[in-house]
Amino acid sequence: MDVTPILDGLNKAQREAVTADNQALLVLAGAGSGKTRVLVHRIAWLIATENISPHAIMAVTFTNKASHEMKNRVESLLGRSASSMWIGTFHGLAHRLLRAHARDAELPDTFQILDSDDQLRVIKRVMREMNLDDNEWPPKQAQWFINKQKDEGKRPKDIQHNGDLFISTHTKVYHAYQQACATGGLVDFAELLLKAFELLRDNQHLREHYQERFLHLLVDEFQDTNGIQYAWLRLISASNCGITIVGDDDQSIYGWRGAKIENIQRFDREFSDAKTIRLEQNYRSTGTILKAANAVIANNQERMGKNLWTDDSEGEPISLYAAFNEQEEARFMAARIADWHQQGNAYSECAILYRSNAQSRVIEEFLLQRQIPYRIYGGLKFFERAEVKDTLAYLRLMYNNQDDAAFERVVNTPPRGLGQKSVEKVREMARIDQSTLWEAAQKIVAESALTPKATAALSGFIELVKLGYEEFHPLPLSEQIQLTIESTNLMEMYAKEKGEKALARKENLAELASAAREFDVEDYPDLSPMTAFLAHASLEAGDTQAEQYEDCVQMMTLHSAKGLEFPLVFIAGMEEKLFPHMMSMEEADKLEEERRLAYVGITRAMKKLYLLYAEKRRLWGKETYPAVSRFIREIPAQLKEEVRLNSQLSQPVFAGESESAQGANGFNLGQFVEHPKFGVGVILNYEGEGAQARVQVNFDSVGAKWLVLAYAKLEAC
DNA sequence: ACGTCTACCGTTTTT
DNA sequence: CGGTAGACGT
Repeated sequence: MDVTPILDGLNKAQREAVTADNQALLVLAGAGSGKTRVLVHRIAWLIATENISPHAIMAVTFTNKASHEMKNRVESLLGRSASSMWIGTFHGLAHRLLRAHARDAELPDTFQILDSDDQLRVIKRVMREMNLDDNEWPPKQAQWFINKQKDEGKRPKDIQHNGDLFISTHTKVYHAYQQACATGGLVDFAELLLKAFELLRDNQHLREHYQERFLHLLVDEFQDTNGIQYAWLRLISASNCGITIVGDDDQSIYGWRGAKIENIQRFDREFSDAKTIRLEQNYRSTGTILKAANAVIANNQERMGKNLWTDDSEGEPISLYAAFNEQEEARFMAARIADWHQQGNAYSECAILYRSNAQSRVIEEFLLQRQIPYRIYGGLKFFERAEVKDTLAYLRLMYNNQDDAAFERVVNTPPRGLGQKSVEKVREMARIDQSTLWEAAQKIVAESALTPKATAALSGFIELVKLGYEEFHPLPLSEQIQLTIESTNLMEMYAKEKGEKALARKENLAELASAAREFDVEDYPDLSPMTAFLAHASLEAGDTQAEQYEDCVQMMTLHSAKGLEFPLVFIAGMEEKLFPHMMSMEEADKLEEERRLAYVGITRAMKKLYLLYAEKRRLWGKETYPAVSRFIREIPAQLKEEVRLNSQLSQPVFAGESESAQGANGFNLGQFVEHPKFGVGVILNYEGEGAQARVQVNFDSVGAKWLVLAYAKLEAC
């Protein structure tokens, strides 16, 4: 076969990575260096020249988006279907494994997937049954604890509490929660991974089967793998397996969620002939932007080391804008975007990035005012919306009566006269009999154990679900859904709500039926259409609803910007305590993760980057005088320019960075100083000269103060 | 069973 | 300051 198209257009390092014949290959791929390209081309190379069967290849990603993209690109490069390859997310592949071997994994064939929201509900219920006060023991915390344990491969029996009440209590919750999941046939996200790991660990036959099958394992975004994912990969990749991992330690921004960058070093250690290839040529950004990114990330200690470069021109300097406050910050961005659009550029080519979602509000206001269309990423995904989940809960219950989570959700939705105390009776009965809620409900109806009205309502509910299944299940998916929406009166209930929300809800319900119509069962071989659809709904929660067709400005957090690129990028709120965030400033490793986030943000920009900060910001109703983010100060002065024209209130932040431009009084704006009485603060402003010289300092202890330099004993620190 | 009030809380979120 | 979850009152 002619391999030209596979190697064409690749640079030296990329080509080396694609054709490497090492058993273990580590590709350290900088931002915009073509890592997906390498992965896709390597798969094609293995098939076309090494005669590896597609059947023997597994490629793992973190997001559905990435796995779809990989699959499509492999198919178009090879010119044939990639369906015999296992390409998917960690969760998707784990799910596939568990479905194929449900019995071995000790799961019912009908098991359903809990998303985080469902999981929290189950945990709440379990904790209530344990009589744990939810002020003292927040369910969120228990959820976090359970998932953390699972991410580390731990079951309740593996947890040492050493008398620690926090750990021992949460371990009990974990245990009870597992029991609840087992009776309901429910599996949460972390459980998918852990169960899939245990399945292979404890079943030699299966393990060997898959180890023999997969001759090549490729993993994307390896810096984001957690403990259990790493362990799972190790299990599958036996000695004969080639393993390629691609990642960037500088873009690891999910440590707070269990991702372990150390896994990269660990890989290097544990896979003996591992070869490391660095992709450092960047095809995205200007020289200036890359230099800034390199300079910022160079301040991190824990790095494998990498320096991005480009053939591209230097481009424009990075613009800094010191806004008076967050409104003015938003106003400035809106004005710049309007200019940009007027020059014939698309709105969709520019992005506004921020550290936390709360910042989006003000920005939205000003875009709205200027009538600039925008789209905010984040928020509820399609399959996470209440009306959609209600419908799905009915379907889940129809197909799996054991599903207690679904039962709880819809037993009184829409309201049918089953109040808190009636439902509590059902729960109690289930507890006593060690049965599911569904079984308990039937028993209660048979015994007429509730008031006549409530008994009738409960019986009506049971009939509704039973009948729904009997009548609908032979029909096509979308009809089943349509009929469910109608027969349960969900549509009616939401139609009664008022306002724009109700309209959106009705649209979403209609959309759900059409999503089912377009649903491709092929992606889930061997599953019944409904089971496949329900799994799909949990595993791929879908896009955040917005008109993607319209040309609009993209607004999102820095986290969700990873992997994307835009010609024009604004990063708002470049302020200490906001970015780096207050909660991540104390510990060195957290601060380094913030810095990586800054690195991710900067490297999103292709042509032009604006960094903004406000001198005054209202935060939770309180006025604050933040200091300029250290990440701005870490960018060399020659790469940036201050765009504020009127600098009566403030001087350029980097005025003092070269000796000649030292602030008149020996202090620079943004500099930290110490005062004998007020402690540490940051210089906000200064005015006057000689004996009249005054500086405005924002002290951590007492806030902003003007001080006469001649009297105040300020020390630089 | 529904609507109103209040107390609380307030990074980031691939699945 | 603003959103929301749960309590409380009708």
